[in-house]
Amino acid sequence: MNEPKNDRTCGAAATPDCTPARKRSAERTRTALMSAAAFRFGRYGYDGTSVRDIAGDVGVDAALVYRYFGSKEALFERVSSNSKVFEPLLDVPLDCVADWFSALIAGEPKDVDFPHPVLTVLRSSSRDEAIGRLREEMTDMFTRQFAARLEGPHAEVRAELLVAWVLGTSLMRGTIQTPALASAENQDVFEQFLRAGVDVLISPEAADLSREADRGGSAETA
Amino acid sequence: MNEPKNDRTCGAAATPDCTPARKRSAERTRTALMSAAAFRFGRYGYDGTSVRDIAGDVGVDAALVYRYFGSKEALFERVSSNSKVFEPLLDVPLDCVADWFSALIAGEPKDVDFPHPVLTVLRSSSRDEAIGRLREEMTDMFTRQFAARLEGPHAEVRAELLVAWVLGTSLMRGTIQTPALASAENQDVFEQFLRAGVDVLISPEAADLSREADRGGSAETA
Amino acid sequence: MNEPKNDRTCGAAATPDCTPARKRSAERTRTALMSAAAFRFGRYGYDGTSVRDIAGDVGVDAALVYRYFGSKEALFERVSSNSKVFEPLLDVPLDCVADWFSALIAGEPKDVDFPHPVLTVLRSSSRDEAIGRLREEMTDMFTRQFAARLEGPHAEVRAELLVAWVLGTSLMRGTIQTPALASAENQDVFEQFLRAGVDVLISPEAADLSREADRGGSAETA
Amino acid sequence: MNEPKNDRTCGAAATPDCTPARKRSAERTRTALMSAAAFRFGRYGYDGTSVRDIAGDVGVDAALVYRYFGSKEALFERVSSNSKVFEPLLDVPLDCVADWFSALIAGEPKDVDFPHPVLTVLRSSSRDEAIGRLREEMTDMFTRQFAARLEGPHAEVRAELLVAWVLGTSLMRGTIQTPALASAENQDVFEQFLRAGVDVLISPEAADLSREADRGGSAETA
DNA sequence: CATGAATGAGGCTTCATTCAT
DNA sequence: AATGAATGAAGCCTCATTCAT
Repeated sequence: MNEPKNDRTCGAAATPDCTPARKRSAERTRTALMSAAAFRFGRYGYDGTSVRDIAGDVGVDAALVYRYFGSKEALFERVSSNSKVFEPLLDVPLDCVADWFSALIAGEPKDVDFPHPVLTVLRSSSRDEAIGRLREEMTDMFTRQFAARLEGPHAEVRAELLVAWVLGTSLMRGTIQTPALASAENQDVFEQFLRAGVDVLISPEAADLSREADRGGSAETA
Repeated sequence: MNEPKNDRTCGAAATPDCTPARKRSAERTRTALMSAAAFRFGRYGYDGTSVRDIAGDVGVDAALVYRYFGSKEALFERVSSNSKVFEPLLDVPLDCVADWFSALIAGEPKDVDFPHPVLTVLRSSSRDEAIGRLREEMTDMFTRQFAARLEGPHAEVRAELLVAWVLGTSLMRGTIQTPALASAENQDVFEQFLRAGVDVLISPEAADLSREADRGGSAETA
Repeated sequence: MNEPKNDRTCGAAATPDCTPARKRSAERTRTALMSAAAFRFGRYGYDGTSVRDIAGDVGVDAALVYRYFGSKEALFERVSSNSKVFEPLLDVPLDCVADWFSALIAGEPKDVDFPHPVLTVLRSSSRDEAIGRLREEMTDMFTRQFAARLEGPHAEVRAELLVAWVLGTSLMRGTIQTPALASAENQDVFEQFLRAGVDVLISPEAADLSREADRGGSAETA
Repeated sequence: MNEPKNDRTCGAAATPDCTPARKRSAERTRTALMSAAAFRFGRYGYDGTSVRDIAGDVGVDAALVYRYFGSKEALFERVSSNSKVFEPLLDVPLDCVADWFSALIAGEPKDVDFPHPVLTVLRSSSRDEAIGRLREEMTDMFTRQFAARLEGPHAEVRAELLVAWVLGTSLMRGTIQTPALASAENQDVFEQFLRAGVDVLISPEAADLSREADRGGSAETA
């Protein structure tokens, strides 16, 4: 009589009976709201998303957003600040970083389904604090922690350039969807270039670039 | 009399000076509205900008926006599509491209004064068509025209990656403002890296990267 | 089963003390809700008080208000009509009435703790019926019953003026808190004036006032 | 210049043609909104009045309230603070004060049409500052300025009691409308009593009351 | 050419209230 | 007996937009 469970068992083998069972309906609603919010904020930005939109996606009344999160703003902060997307990077060995980033972006055209927290923030320019939080987060993660692991000079600049590289590629591929990058066919090529670029910035010799690279000089060691 | 923004009528030769000065106020107003709109849309996004804001910047009534442009949406399209920012690139010799991009970004923290068309679109993501227009524009400019000038294989991917690189850097520097890139001190270093990266993607040998770049191999062609 | 109609409140012999203390929590909750409601309605008015506020004060769920009283409106009527504040007056000998009123008001700055029923109604003026009920109550209590005990002409006018006097003083003292009346220092003086005024209206000679009181004549009959 | 008073051409002969003619429609709307607001705030309190109600009374859209006053709160302050009702009192000779007050209240059952600012504040308990402003106003007007004109001791208490008396009577008559006071028949009697009461408090001998009033005597000046 | 008045839709938020447990 | 989830209506306010001058 009371099995409200099999709502959208989207995948397969939805935990036959070992499910935490009684998942209070509230929890489901809360999670669903956050999902919908993450999607809409990421896709349409803070201002372009109405609370009613979010609630509508979940199929509940907009008032629940206030019951569970207090305000639209609070909900936004909830879904836009727990990025942690880059945290695992700290445990990735340096020579696997290229792969890691590559993998991160490779699965990207899911952007449409679930946009980057970074993109969410970029698209929500009315939230000034959000961009501040993002800066803090990235600074701590890359400019500080990750750069500390890089050998050679200018580690901080290199670390940030690396993120810039990844971020830009991600945008072009997932959001703007320029044809060459968005196309699945070029997946291999694209990954190789990405990896190469990342490696250049990570390897200690990269610093040499800055020495030899004078006007117009391209980067070949010759 | 009070010029709100440093309008910077950069095009020169506007109003050959013999014009009765105060006369073509209609045209002046129109232009001023577009300037203000470009700034606000870029800085605060479409949803974060009200027609009254724009009119207020210029010091006229909001109704004028409708007289001149028909609607907020029309005004937005007007100022967000005639970017042409990248057009000059077509005339830049290949071996100066790195410099050109470098210069483009280097002056970047003007972002605050006049934001990237790309950022404008990102920040106005509730306008679905805008992103489409941007894609068309970039595709035409880079994936087609610029890529055609590149030798070697995978020209299109390389062209787009190049833009991604520049775009990402620009965002990190101007919008997110991570410390290493935003700091003026690192200006030189940053430019050298940027140039190096661009050159790698432009030079025909770059394509080789895709061949050699297997696991962990860094990118030095040597 | 549960007729929430049986009031049976302020009398004695409620719960002969042998009750298992924590037991009749239902009844306790009911009473607590009414207390909280009386306070909040009086202090913040009907519109300024939310059902959740009341329930929150008692520490129970807002739904209980509906279980016990049916609606916010019903609860309001419940607590705003059984005032009975003036009932004891009927048993007060005429020559003690001044004292009685004086005492009633003197302890007044308790207004903050528990506001006048009159104030409750004034502050809930969106409830039209409430003011009607108050009028009925006052009419019955003063214009009819109390006036009947007054000798001399114009008893009804005098009775109502007496209440007006007390009511006004109470408001100035407790609610508006003008300095001279609200200050504890003037307590004695204030009480004497109040008593004097009340006596004048009660004493049968008061009626003469209407005869003598033409221009400028002051009121001392003595 | 042109008094924008003749709104509510309730009577007849609405200024045939000598009207200031082109009275900018805005001014009319503004004034009408203030009138409607004064009425509704006074009758139903701040919380019991919706902006739409007010606009509806005037027959315009609610947005105009914001155009002209900025917010509901601002509108409330506008209509609730310009009392000045008591200001003329300062120029009234002492021996006419009774008449003045009498006249003030006598025309009272217009309360329904246009309630006292004092009542407005009393009925809007959610506006804490409003009651503060009222206290300031009354303190200044009565406790300070008016009391200064009274001879004899305890001038401040007497001044405030006088206002209390008037206020209470006004409430009973206009708002609660108890039968004896509200009835037009008793108008004369009521006025005489009122005048008498006022005179008692004004006349210097009034202070003597406190000496003689030993009925139930506490605290006689001894 | 330009303005200010006016509107209606929609956004965020609160609240009384009901349903299911 | 009591709770928490959920709802729909309404409130304040902003905004794009039109109308009349």
